[in-house]
Amino acid sequence: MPDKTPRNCDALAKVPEATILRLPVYLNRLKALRARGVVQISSRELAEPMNIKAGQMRHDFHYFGNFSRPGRPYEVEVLIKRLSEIMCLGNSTPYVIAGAGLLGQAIANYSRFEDDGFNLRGIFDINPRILGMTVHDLPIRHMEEMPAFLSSEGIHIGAIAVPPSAAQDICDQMVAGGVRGIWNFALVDLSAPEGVVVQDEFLSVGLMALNYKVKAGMRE
Amino acid sequence: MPDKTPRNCDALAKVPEATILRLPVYLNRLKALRARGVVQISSRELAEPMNIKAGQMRHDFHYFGNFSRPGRPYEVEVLIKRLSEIMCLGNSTPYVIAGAGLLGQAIANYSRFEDDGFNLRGIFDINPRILGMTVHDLPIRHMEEMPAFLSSEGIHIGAIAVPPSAAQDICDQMVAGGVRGIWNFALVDLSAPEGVVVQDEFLSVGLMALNYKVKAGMRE
DNA sequence: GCTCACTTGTTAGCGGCTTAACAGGTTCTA
DNA sequence: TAGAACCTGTTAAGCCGCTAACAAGTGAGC
Repeated sequence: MPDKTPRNCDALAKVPEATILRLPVYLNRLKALRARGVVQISSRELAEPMNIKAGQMRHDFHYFGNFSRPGRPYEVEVLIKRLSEIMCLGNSTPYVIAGAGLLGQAIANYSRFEDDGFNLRGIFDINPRILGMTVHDLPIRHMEEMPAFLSSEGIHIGAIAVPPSAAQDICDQMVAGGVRGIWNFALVDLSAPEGVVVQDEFLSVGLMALNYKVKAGMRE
Repeated sequence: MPDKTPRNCDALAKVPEATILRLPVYLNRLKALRARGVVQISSRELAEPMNIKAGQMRHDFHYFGNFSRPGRPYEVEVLIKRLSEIMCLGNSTPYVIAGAGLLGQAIANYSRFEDDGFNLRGIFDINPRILGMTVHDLPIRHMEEMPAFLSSEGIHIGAIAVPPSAAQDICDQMVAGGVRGIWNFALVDLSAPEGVVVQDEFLSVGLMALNYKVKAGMRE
């Protein structure tokens, strides 16, 4: 049995989607705790305020291994480092935004992404009135420049914050520019070639689900 | 056996969370199809472009019943009506936004929510420079006015788009004002009393998960 | 040095979601 | 009218993820 614990973001075929979505949540909370000066923490103290069972978190960690030694509590700094490794956040990851409307600008100025290792390199639009204006220290460029920009800068991640009608076209252009992962805020189902990951961020889904739960809860 | 099919947003104890999150997705696509003039559609044509198995969608519908008659394809209009009923989107649902920064304004101006039956009633902030300015035809009010506003208008849903450090306080104020559902964009784990639903919308989770999948895919 | 209270790592069992298959109904064509 | 090609509603099987329990390790107090 050579080495059963996958260390980094290598392979690890069988890590459940649900776990992958929890890792960033752990990381966020750990950073908040570090900012408060917390050095050590038990799995229960870490997990339960997030409404996650301590055992489940330990189980999640167990897919990767090397988080602590048995018997000892976790060290906040070690966990942050380990999770960052696992999620490949070590080296700054460049990305761009298509669409410089309110949503695009909100994303661009959400500084938290930079603390997490992402680096906004460009923002694109087609509205001639705002071209050249500055968002987050970057000029708004014309969408036509995007594919060449992407390939010359070697960027693999792009956010789509344009109206639904334009989204598929932007998606195609991003793929042509070499993008491998698309963060999609437009309310359409994009079709992308095999190997390109599309992460939908449909805000209205969250709002409707919330509404459903509230209304359902009020009937009980 | 009295009536095994739950009709509206009544009770329906056993509808899985995963199903609840898919219903809005179906609804969005159906509205897009209606806009294109589609009247009838089969489960396969409806589901597969969303990367959802047709059988699963029929199974989701089956929790509620009365979507079509066996043998016949679905009628787009009927499905929209039925899903809207189930999700209690019939009567316009009022809500407010706390935080009039870029993100708050982006949410306020995202007109899609109104098509889905939500009605923005107020937006609040503490920054004196922007108080009184108009966002989406509404004046930015001071946060102090919020609790009274909520209860006098009978509002049960509030979005939090303020910095993490202020979020818990805003959450408490919303609860005091009678809010039953909180749409939380601030990257902290809010604690709310039993009966209040908190729907987290942590954007960085999506970005990190996307990055993970891209990096993991590039190693294979 | 010993015990106790605490911790994490690990594995097995259970429950719930997804999947697939089938039964029953409709429509169209010949 | 009979048959074929669809379609949805429904049920059962399979699988994946969650839960819980346990083993093993640590450190404090005495």
